[in-house]
Amino acid sequence: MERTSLRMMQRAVVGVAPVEGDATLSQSIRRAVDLIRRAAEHPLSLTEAAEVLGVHKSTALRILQTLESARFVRRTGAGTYVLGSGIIELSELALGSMDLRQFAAAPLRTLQRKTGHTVHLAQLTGDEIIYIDKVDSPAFDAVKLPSRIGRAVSIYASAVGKTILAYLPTEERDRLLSHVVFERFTPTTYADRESLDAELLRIREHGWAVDNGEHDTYVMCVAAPIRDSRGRVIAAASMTAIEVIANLDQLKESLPLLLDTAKQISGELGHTADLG
Amino acid sequence: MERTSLRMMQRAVVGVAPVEGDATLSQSIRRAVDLIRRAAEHPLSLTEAAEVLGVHKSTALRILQTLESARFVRRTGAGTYVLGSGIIELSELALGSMDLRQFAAAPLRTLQRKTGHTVHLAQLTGDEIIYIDKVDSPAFDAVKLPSRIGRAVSIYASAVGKTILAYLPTEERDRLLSHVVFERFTPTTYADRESLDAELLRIREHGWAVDNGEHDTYVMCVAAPIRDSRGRVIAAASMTAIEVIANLDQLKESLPLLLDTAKQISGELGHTADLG
DNA sequence: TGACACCGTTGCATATAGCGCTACGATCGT
DNA sequence: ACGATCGTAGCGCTATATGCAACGGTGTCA
Repeated sequence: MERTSLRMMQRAVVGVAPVEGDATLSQSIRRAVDLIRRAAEHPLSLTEAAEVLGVHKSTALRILQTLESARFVRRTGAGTYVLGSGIIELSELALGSMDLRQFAAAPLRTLQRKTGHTVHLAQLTGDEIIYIDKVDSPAFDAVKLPSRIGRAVSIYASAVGKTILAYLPTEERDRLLSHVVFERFTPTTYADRESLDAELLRIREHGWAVDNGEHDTYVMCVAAPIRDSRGRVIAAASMTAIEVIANLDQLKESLPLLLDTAKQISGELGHTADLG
Repeated sequence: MERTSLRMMQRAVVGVAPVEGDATLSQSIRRAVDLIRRAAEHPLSLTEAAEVLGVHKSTALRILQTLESARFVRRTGAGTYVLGSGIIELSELALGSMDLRQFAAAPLRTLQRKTGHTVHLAQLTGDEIIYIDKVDSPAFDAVKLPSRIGRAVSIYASAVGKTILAYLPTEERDRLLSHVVFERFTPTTYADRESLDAELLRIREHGWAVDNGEHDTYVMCVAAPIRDSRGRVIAAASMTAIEVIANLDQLKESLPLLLDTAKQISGELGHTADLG
């Protein structure tokens, strides 16, 4: 009993929400995941790790040692733990095996160079839209976009999300959106199913999508669909601008290049462009 | 007892070496790591996962569910498990926060474009040399180099490894090499401490290193050191050629560009090049 | 220089968390 | 329609992960 009470007490004190607390999940693995996440953010001392988890130091030590043996974390000279190369290696392995990413890499970089905008590639992966590549604009390294490879992006409040959604088979779209709880991030967000459906219709008519600051007021995007060999839209490429750099009209000037790029990538994937 | 015997039996049958079997390490975390690794290689069914670990299906299920809740793995429509975006996200977080990588990105890409060779950036991280960036040559996408971002590279049988080793403080170099068991990968490998020391001396004299097929017969490299603001060599940049594409002499023609690039990156890191 | 405080590490006894088992439901292929 | 295979849920047992106490090392302040 003392273990439980100590654990609960300390967890309450720390007040951090770790991985969701389903009872059927494995405790030690959840703790390990928590520590990996923390270590990815900033170097973690053993004592700190124990406090974060609300466990005894020896417990945290064993977890960290296990993770270290897998190279998921690494001990620095100062004795703190940081993310290890094992994670990075796995990630590269996964990204490298994505055909889409390989085919798209060169065209996306060309697009970036020609337009100067930050370019993204996003893919429907399971129930999420994930950025799988990103080419930064060298123009504004100071202003950091919140996007990151591997991160999920809003399915209804982003140009890439809406693009993929627009071309999805109806039942698949319904299934995805049934999970969704709509949230009005900004005044321009399509925050209910009806207005979103109308927007998706517009996207299908045009063949491209716009994000007019629908998730973050100052972030504008245009996106175009990418099709596989069977003609199905499986991904989307986008150009992003932060308001101060380029407004939406400027982005639209580069739209033909974006559409060309998307078509080119689709071609690499074996899509014969007959259907338009 | 039945549990143990079942486990040992099946593990023996599978014959795969998982994370080292130190008794003080956490069993379930080790199992989780194993499953992550497997899932990264190819989609994993539940039954397969259980077989791989040598545990009951329900056990494997609980582990996979926990990993899924952390988005370390993801369920595909077919019910199999593959690597999830959580891993990729973590990796990007770690790589993105490396100053060296950010400063080096543009110069390395310029170098690649000018020379056409595949370019690598490697860093001493803990006791390992890790690739932290790579710019592929568009010339040979068929011939795949074994290198990957995040993967450790031989410390004594690679151009980047030898370069970093050459400029390390003596006691640090001794410490690193004391762990090493030399192995003669190819006829050109420096497979003992004496010949390696002589090679390191040559590297310091020239200011750059060569890998003349010392790990893989057909892989040639040249590398140059990168220094931080205190003048210490913390990383190395290299150009790689596969024999059929460019031989070592061709690589050396581009050497001035490589040295320039390395110097430029060092400059970005705050190194004042007075000392040469 | 001593004494205190803090950190990481080890060994051990304990009970909890993770395990295998059984049984059920679903899906598939014959 | 049937068997076979797969994934899932619940349950009781114990192996496993845990907290604890004690130790050694390293600073830090008086």
